[in-house]
Amino acid sequence: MVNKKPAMGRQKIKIEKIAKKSHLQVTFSKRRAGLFKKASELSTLCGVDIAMIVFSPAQKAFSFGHPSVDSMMHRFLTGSPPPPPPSSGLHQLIETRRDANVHEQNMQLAQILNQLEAEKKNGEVLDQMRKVNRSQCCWEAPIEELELHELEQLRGALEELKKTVAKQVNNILIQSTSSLPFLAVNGVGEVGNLGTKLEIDNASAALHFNNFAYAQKIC
Amino acid sequence: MVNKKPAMGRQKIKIEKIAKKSHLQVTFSKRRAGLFKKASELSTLCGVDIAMIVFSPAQKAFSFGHPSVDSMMHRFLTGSPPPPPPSSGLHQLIETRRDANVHEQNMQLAQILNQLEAEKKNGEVLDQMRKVNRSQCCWEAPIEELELHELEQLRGALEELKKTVAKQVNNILIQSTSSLPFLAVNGVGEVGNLGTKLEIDNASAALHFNNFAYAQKIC
DNA sequence: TGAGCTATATATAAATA
DNA sequence: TTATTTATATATAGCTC
Repeated sequence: MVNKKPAMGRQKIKIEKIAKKSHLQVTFSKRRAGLFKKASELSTLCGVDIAMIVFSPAQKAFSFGHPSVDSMMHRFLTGSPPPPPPSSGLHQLIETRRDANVHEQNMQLAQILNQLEAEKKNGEVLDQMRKVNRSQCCWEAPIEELELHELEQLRGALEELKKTVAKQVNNILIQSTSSLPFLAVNGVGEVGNLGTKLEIDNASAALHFNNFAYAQKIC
Repeated sequence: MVNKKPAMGRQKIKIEKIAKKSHLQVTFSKRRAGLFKKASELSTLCGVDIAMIVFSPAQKAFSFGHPSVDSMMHRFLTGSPPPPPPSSGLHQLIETRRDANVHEQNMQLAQILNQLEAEKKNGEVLDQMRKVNRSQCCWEAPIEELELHELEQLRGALEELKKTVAKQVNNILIQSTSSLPFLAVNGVGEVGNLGTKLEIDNASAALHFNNFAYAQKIC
């Protein structure tokens, strides 16, 4: 109930790096939340897929993803069974290992390997990875000598792989998310334990989501 | 100067899928632009890296990326010369070819090759690509047989490559962009011509930015 | 498709708890 | 750090061109 109100209300600011660190941190948190909310809304309103990664000033990674949401979200909330056999990708194994301790890693590894089993059955991802790899072997050669044809081939293979992975990640994400279609995962930072920053309570969802986050980060 | 103003001004809407298709398209365009702007601001204000992909209702992909911008933006605006020899990546060649016609392709190819010359000199990207490629050869082997060590190695190589490419793209983007540090590129959709959707007037910037866009798409 | 316009809905900068 | 509260800066829904 203090009566001094020197400069209340939103002030205009210049879009340039914020100098004061504490201030920057606050702004980052608020705007990141706002950005994720906007993304969520766009995704919902237009029924489109969105994926994004934001690295905090402390180098932690926050990711948001929203595949063809509504139908799947509804299906999940109503408890309907997922039509296609869900399988996850490979990337999260690689990425997830970064911050996890050894035990966690083993747990994750076991989990991933199980998922790989299912994947191998359908074979889609592995096949595509091999295809990509074959194409990428071109990179060993001097770039100047690459045939346009080879480049086209490489691009196609990568694009195909990307689509498949994204699709699968999406499936799983939707199946695992309980409330808001966005969440934060930490992954890339030098410190931090996997899971401590999760804003969802389903570890599996985090793991899978991390997969997609990783998919973007490696490039 | 018509005098009928039945329902001017912003109306409140429910966050749910928009039924009317034309309406949805408009909302998508506006909100996508807004989202990118917000991302750009967050990136600038907090000096953080952001990457995001948005698929349009027609399945076109719009991507936004922003590595450590501020310092470079400032450097660009103040006209200071870029410290490291700017060079572009390789990906845009691959991606760019998609929609361009043959002539455009040749132009781009020539341009890229010139850039590759500079790159070869510094060698950074090529070396890293080769490193990644070496690691990725692991993919040929059954995933189950991969050593954790190898996975770690692969991840590291990819991450390193990503950073380098992103950095270089930033350099060039910043140097080429005149106003807003964001723009839209079309890339993944089945149709569309490269360039028709660019929201900047500098073809070079578009090309380079496309590089980063591609970097996100291939995963 | 975009590109404005207007009037409102929202996001948020600062101060504060 | 996280949550409120204000007062304002922005984003945008619905229209028109």
